[in-house]
Amino acid sequence: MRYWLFKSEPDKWSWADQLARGDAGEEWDGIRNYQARNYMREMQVGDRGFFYHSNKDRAIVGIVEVCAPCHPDSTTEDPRWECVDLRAVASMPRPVTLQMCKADPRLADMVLVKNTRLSVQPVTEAEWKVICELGGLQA
DNA sequence: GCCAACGTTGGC
DNA sequence: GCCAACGTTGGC
Repeated sequence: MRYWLFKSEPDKWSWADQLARGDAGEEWDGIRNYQARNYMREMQVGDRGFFYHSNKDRAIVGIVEVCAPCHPDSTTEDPRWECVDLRAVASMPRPVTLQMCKADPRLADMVLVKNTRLSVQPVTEAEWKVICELGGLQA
């Protein structure tokens, strides 16, 4: 199993919105970046990811699971763009802020810290465990 | 609201 | 295939 991180502007699609979908999940549509799309192509059903609020919040607020493999993005006719479906798994007991990630030397190489503009990104197992610990969750 | 970083587009 | 111009993302 691999680990990922998904960014969303809370004004457009928030953790509350994701939670409201429950186990049905939701298409992670609207990605128009090749690197991000390529990562979604690598994903498998059952992979886990962090749900990150950009802009105002700047924090990891929940955990999601890939519940459908990569398929065409229904919000565009352009065949280049594809996406997976995600369902909410758990909320972070304590949100893990970007500031906390930057402050922890174990997370110095995180894509979240190093490449601020990539909206879908891989997370290493070590990073996953550190963030779960910071967020008050069992990894 | 500003701006840095990055990705994309298009002229040559 | 290079690179300038432009657009977008996202932190601050």
